[in-house]
Amino acid sequence: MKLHDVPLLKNTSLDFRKVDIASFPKGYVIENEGNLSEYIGIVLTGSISIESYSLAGHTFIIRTLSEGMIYGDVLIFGNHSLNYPGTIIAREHTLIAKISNSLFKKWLVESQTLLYNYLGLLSDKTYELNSKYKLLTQDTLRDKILHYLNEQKKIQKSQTILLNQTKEELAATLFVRRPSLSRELINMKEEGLIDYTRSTITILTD
Amino acid sequence: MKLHDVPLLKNTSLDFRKVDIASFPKGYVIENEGNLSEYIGIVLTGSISIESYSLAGHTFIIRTLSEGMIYGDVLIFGNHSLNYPGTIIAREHTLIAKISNSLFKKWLVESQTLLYNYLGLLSDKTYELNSKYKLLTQDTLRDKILHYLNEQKKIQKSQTILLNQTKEELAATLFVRRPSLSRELINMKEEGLIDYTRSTITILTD
DNA sequence: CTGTTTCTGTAACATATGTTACAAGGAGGT
DNA sequence: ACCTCCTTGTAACATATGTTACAGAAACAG
Repeated sequence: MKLHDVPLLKNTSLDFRKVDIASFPKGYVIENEGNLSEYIGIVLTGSISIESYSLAGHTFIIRTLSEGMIYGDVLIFGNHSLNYPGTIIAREHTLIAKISNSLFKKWLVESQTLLYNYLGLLSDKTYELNSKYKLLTQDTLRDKILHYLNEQKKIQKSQTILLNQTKEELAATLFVRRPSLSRELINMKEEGLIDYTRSTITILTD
Repeated sequence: MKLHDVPLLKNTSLDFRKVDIASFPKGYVIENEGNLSEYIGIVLTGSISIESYSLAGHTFIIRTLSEGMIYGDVLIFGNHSLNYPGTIIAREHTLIAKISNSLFKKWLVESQTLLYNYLGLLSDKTYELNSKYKLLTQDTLRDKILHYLNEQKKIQKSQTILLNQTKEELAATLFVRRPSLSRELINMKEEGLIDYTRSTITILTD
């Protein structure tokens, strides 16, 4: 993906020559949790994940970013320290464009299009974060599964949901352990609420 | 609090005459969860809480807003529907200033100060949301307590943390039940990690 | 086609937290 | 000083989820 195809930068007429491009192999740690965030990172090719760890040491995935998506963008105007909330890791061979915070701030004043793109981005991100928050505040594992299914149903517009991830990863998405997830899926299947395969879950009720 | 003392509107020279002020008694539901968000609400006097419910029906408090704080501000630019993530309730007699989304968007273009205030606000809110997110992803109740204590330690710059809320409310903040919280606090006290009273918790280790 | 690896289901068991109920302790009003 | 209400501690019990381990199924590589 080229810089002017990135949603954030779309329809702007900015001078991209000052933008650095960095390349990372699979598994490479791009930024460590707690590092100072000094630039806005844009995924041009490949994908990255932002991971963190609970005090007890369990890994969980905060977000996964694919082509065109951004990190390091949310905190550049706040009163708080600009530290990464999680470790950023390349999931495959990945190209990252880096726009320094100061350059970006300059651009925001120059281009109203950029400003509106940016505000839209922040809104969407907050929405997403809120949604995860809702997921986490569900009391039971079943409620979490139902919450997830409802969301995916809206997004995929289908009663049959493509998982696009292993059960292990789904369990991580829901912040539970895989055997617990398996058990509950079996229960729900037996109760006739859902049916599922390796790669899909079908909602049988309305 | 007057409108031009509100952090978001500070140092701007906007015409506040078009802004509606609404008054609500204690316990009044200002907006219901899922309602369309069509204005930015500013708390001028009193306080409100934004509450939601898990699928299992448990209430939890998303945020509490006091004088000068804002709701309905985050989603006005995104691609997503502008629905309230929770029910907004007056905790006491409360005055709310309402700025319609369209007026606010107009103002944002007119006043760069407002824009910067707004961006700062969004950043801070995201930071806060991230922090709650971290809390929720802690595995055990003890980890949640420790996470909370660490945060408060930073904010209050003291090993002795003023709770400013009942244990019942603290339990809700940590998304656990009060007796479970009591039990764990007792355990931690017995292990010499903390000491506590009705209104404070003191961290005894570093 | 075969061997190897990864994923998934399954089960027995451990344990953290929720649930419910009650009593004692404080705070505030009269 | 007394009463009442709200808050907190405490305990017995229920239960959901985590933990660990293993085996069969599917995916993959040569």
